[in-house]
Amino acid sequence: MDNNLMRPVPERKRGQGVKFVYEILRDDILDLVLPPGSPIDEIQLAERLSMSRTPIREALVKLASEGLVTTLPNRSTMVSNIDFLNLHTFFDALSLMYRVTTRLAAENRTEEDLEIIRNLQIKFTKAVQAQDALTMIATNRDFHAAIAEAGKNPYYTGLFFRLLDEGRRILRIYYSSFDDQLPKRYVAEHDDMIAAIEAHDVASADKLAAQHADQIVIQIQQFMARDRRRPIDL
Amino acid sequence: MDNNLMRPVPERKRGQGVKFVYEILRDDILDLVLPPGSPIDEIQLAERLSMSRTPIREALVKLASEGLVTTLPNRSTMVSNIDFLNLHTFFDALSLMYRVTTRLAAENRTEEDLEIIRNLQIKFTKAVQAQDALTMIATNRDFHAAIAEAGKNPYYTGLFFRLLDEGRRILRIYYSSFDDQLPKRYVAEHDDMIAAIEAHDVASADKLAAQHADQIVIQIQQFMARDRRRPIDL
DNA sequence: TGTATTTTATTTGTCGACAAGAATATTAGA
DNA sequence: TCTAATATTCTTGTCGACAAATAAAATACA
Repeated sequence: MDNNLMRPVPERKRGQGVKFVYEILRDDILDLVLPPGSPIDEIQLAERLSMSRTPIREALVKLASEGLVTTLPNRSTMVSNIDFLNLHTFFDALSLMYRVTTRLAAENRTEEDLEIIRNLQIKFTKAVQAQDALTMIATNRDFHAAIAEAGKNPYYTGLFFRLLDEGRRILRIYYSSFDDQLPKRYVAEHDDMIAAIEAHDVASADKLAAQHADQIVIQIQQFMARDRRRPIDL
Repeated sequence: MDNNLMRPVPERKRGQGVKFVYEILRDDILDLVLPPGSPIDEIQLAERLSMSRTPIREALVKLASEGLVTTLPNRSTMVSNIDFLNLHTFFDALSLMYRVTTRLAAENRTEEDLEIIRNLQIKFTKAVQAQDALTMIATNRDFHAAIAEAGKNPYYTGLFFRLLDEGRRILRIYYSSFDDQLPKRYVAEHDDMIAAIEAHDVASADKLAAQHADQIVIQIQQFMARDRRRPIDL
């Protein structure tokens, strides 16, 4: 019940309060420091961050409209649960967004976009070599986010980022250790995707993204099958 | 500058304040009672609705995270502009969501879903017969929203509803009167879509939705070409 | 007259306080 | 001892107030 956010409270300028709380809560939710179902006590938070409840409430409204937090009227707000019963809708949307964003990247990428994507692939490769699973997860996310940005459709990036964040929570719950050969395969697939994007090869980008998405979905499902702690919900 | 919301202020129960302001503002924004770029004065709103600024600010945070409102830090918040320069990203996303939601509806629809969809098609048909353009726009939106609901993927419905709302604003700006033959064609296309959804014919549903979306995009573009008041932005 | 600088006014972001609701504890009655 | 009614505590939703930040107005200067 004591989900402390034990962080030093840095100096804050006026007008940064909401953003500040928002980012702290968001990070803690996505990193499962605040696991699904945790109650969020406004007063406690206010005291810990030494600010009033007003900016905290506004941050909570923002988080609620992104689905990360659920507020019951006149009752406490809590970290949103993951709907394991309907995970297939998540996988479906995730796969589609992988494809669409990668297609668009192949159409619209600039040299600067490519540069960013390549750098993130280097970071990802290093994380794989170091067998650092947490960094792998984070960098893989950033890699695909960068591809989506190169596609330059804010409606797609908006949904895709939300899905990637949700995926981060799910992976945090389920991953124990990666199979040794899988991450290396991801590196190769990423390289292929970069090549297709660079060549403006839309069809190939689409196909590679679809395969890559399938691979990731299968992997998450394997994690879930391996770890049967959570029977149905929550 | 005086975008008054002249409405009677009904009795409100505690805990309904934010919702109340949110819905008023949302409706006024989508109906262009508050046109893009309008400044939103918190104090003025607070007086008019006879409540304090706190619930109003929370409603604005919610609207901001849905993209309907833009808040410049330490400066007034205003109704978001429509990005006419990048409308193609809107059309692209809209078409995709038309297809995806209609496909899923063909897969997952229940009898109850079909019932709702058919009733909305009846409403739409009546609006076409009555040549009531505003009701046509609204009912067409509800029709496709109902199809999306039948698909039962909250990630898709979330994005799709946002796109439909944005389309409502654009149509309100540009439509003058519909061509006589076009709405009738829409009625026929809707009927075909219902048949495909009823028959669980995913491929057909997808194809019909794609055609329908193209048709609608072309129509909006024709409205825009016809009405060249707005040269570049805003 | 036009520009730079100071002063004033307005508006935002945050605060502490308070009352309505809900949750919990307490008492009363069987 | 167990259930029902009541009282108490706690939390949320809303309020009015205040200070920082910005915009507008007024003044000084060239």
